[in-house]
Amino acid sequence: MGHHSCCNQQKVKRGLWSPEEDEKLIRYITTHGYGCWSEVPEKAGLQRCGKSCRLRWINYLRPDIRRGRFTAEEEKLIISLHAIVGNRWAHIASHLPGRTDNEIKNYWNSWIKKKIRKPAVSTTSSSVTTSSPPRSTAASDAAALGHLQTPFGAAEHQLDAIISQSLALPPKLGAGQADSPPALLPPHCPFFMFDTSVSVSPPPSLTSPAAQLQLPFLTFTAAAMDAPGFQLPPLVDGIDMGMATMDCGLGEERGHDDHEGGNNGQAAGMANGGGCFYGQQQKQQEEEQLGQDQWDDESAQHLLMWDDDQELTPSNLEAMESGAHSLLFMGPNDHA
DNA sequence: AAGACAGACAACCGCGACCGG
DNA sequence: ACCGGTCGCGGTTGTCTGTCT
Repeated sequence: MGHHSCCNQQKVKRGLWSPEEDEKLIRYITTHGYGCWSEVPEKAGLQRCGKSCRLRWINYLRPDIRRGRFTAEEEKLIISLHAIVGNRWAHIASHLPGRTDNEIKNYWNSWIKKKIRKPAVSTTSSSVTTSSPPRSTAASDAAALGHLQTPFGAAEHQLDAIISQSLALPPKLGAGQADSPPALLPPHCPFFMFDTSVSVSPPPSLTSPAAQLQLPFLTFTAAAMDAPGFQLPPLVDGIDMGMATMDCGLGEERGHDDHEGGNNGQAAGMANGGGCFYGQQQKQQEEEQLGQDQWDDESAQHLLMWDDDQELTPSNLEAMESGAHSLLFMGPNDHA
């Protein structure tokens, strides 16, 4: 039931592949190729459906498969790519030679679970912890994380450029280092990942029960950003988190990190999971049009940002939350 | 030593896209 | 334009294995 037409025949074996089956498939593919997968099982003498053969070949038997643990570079790349394209594993896999979408998907899912299993916030900030949404299953958490990922289909064609440039950014993207911009990012190119294991205390203005009730996540993140000494925890071991804003789409870049409190993350915020990319000039134009307080405008629905001069208040957050499709992230930013 | 548990990995399932008739 | 077959993708489940109690 529910099988594909190619799998409807009787005697179709399922489950794990035996070494003999593997050998048959390898022998057939290497001598004949796999023009039509639906014909492969019969011609190869396998009692499998073509789909199963294809999967087995692509995910396991292919000669160029690269097995073993993911390297730190691969991890960084996966994280960056996932933040850009979301759960498009095949697309991500296409940028990691020898890795399969299935492998990356499995890796990501287990990695997500690992991260989520960490307590959301330390016991020292129980008010924030209790304000977080209930965490029940890894699946729902992954879905919640997915919600934070910005749909980025429009920029997909720019992926290669983004990767090659962003991952090659220098460790710090200071204000004076505007010579390696990810200039191909579109005008609206928010990017953000976070780790809820950060341990911070929220500012008093955000710890009221009402604010927590209404803005659990934003309250938390904003509080995290505001905390003295705040530093995004690494999403990948050994890789510092960082943030950056920069012009994109207009060819002019202003990059900065070093949020107050010593966020000394690497500028490739997109490489290590903390960051925001936003077209600065367009942002200014929008602010002129909208006014500083109107964050729920349609044009801001996919923005995730912190702001140079916008004070973080519950009302701001409320407006942001109501208008955000992806995620908004904002707070006073006092870099130069 | 044995059972419970969690993580890693393999495989399946359903759906949508594509293509040729 | 429609339809059926095929393929590719992403989500989900199943299984194995290592670790902990």
